[in-house]
Amino acid sequence: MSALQQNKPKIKTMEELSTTIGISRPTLSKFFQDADSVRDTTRARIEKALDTVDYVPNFFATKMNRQSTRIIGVIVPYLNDLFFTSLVQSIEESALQRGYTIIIQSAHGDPALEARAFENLKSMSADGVIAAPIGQSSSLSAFTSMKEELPVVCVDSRFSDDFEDVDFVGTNNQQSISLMVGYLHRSGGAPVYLGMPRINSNSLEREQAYVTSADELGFKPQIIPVNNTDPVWNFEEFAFDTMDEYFGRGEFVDTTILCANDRLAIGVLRAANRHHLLPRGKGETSQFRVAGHDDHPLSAYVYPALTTVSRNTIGMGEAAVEQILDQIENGRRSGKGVIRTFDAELRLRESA
Amino acid sequence: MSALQQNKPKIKTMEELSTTIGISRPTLSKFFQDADSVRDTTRARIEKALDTVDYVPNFFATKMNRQSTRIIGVIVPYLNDLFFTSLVQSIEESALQRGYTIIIQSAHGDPALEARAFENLKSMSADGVIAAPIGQSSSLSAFTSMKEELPVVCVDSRFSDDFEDVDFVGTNNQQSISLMVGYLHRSGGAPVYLGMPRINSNSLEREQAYVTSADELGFKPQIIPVNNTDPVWNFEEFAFDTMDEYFGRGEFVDTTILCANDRLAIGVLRAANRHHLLPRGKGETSQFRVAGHDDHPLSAYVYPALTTVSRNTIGMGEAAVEQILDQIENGRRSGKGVIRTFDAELRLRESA
DNA sequence: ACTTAATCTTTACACGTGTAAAAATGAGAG
DNA sequence: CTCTCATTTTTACACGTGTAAAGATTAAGT
Repeated sequence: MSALQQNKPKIKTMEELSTTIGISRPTLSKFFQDADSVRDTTRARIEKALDTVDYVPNFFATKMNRQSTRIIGVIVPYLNDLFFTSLVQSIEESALQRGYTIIIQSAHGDPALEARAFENLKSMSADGVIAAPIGQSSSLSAFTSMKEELPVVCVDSRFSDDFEDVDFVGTNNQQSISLMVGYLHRSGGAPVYLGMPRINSNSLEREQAYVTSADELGFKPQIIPVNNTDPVWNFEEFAFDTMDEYFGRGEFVDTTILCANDRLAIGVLRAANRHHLLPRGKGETSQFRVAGHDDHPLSAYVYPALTTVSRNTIGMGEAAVEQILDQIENGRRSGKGVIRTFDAELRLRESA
Repeated sequence: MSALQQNKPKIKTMEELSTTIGISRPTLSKFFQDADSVRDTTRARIEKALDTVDYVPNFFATKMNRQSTRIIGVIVPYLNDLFFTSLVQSIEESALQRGYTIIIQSAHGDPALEARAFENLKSMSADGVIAAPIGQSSSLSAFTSMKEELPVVCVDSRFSDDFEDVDFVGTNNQQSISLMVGYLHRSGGAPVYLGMPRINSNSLEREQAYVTSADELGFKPQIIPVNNTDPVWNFEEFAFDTMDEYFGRGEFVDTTILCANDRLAIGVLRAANRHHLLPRGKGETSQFRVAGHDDHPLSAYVYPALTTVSRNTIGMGEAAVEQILDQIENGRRSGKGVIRTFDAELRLRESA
């Protein structure tokens, strides 16, 4: 179609564009930063001229000599997780709307790469950074050095208790877990708890929330012991391996298992299916139940469909952008960081 | 721990660093580009000095006045898909190894944003671009303009038949589909085919491969008609809705369904579970089977575990980097683009 | 047409690093 | 110790755009 008409002359610099279309370079510079900052007639002239020509301002040159780069760095521990990708997507949409560009950096679960990502964003003089830290093994010194230079908001997981001055956006784990524990307790029996490998603050918070909820409801909390204490990101496999072993020994086969996240729950369901713990035939029933946390995009599609609580991923992304922009535009406040947590909602499906 | 010792003086420019540590700026410049390009004693001096100081070269300034930015742009249609995230991960690892930085751009399924991503990468004068195009609705003119300026490799899906000169790295759909069709045919019955909403070249290729395979094996190909012809990325929901309706009418309830990808298959399994098409009780059997394509990370965890073919995602990522580096370092060849396709392997599980 | 304020053009310097050329220094071989 | 070659320092300009200041032009109101 319009692929034919691609003979537009390529223009490399704004200087060249200036002489070509007869508009001074400073005016062009203003135009590209904010089209509305020039007179209507001028804007029209430039826009008309741009149609006949192939030019984009050099990204690096525009960011170089400038107080604000309008770049927000986003650091995630892992990209192979749909929670983080939808978080990134929400962040990107919000940022784009406010005229900011995001630079995605994945740590690939490696503290050294995470530290490198911090350095990268410093060297880009990003206006701010939204970081979902790896967790306990994160590189503290690199983070400290970054947060001293750049506005930072932590999202999903807190960096460390040492950083009370850093803004945080995340889930109200106390609320979400107690919501689920309450439901499970009154609907069929007190749950035991399967935690995730100790990788970040959610890990600990949810476990504590489970214990607290159990105390409040008056049952004895029971946490399933796990072998692996190393940080692990392959949750499904971890949960499957762990529970496959227990189920094989006949343990936890008629209990309700609350998992720290849906990916664990999916692994548990797999093990449960393998050991025929779930009702199959028409009349069969079972005491065995599983519940998750997060409302993973596939949790409605597994069998049995996973009962879980939904996290407000979109809201968290938006809030993270709001907080970082507040710091960028209104200056960083010292003292305690702002903490914004989002409540979760029950998603009752089949598994519990 | 080492968070205590964070009082390193911040140094902003290489000039400043030069006077501080007593090494000339051009030598520092050489050092930061390639530490081995300076004399051993000098390198040792610099490295020792860098330990006592907080300095990173300005990203933009280093890229500005340079023939090669050592940046590779990566464009994906969507980030909320584990296939693309593992592809990106593989690409990033390969690129990092070769000393390149990747910039991830997601089109969020929107042709306008994809076009914007092309422009962005042009304006960064990336050394090359690895692009997984959205598909039919991609912005042809923006792509054309980009590929005239930058080396480009398409991955996963071809941009359009009009671009024979563009390198391509992808799956050998003919091989993968015929492998699966052959297995299904001899193990239980000829499959019908559920395609994905017409979004990219894989969509069409796999359907054609299915028809070809059917012809070779001597059975009549049957493609399940779908309502939706719009591009859709929520495959599970699409497949569930489609098949839920058919199953409700008693259609396709005892057949083998081959899906164009695992995410569709997961949606089909969900619908099948809802309509009790799968054997549940000990003795039950069923004619109904489902097979997928891609070996999605969760396909081993759904119930029944999905029989599928695995794509060599890591290999594809590596190959894409190899091809783009070949173009970057050895110059772009005119004429026909290199085409590298990867064979798939059967993953026999429970669903077929 | 005249005044005034807004906008544009001209000119110039700035950003932080790459890079080339000539001069100075260092290390190693005889 | 001297010669030689490799490396470093010095000096200078380049990259493409941001931005400030002064003068020129334009648009709007009378």
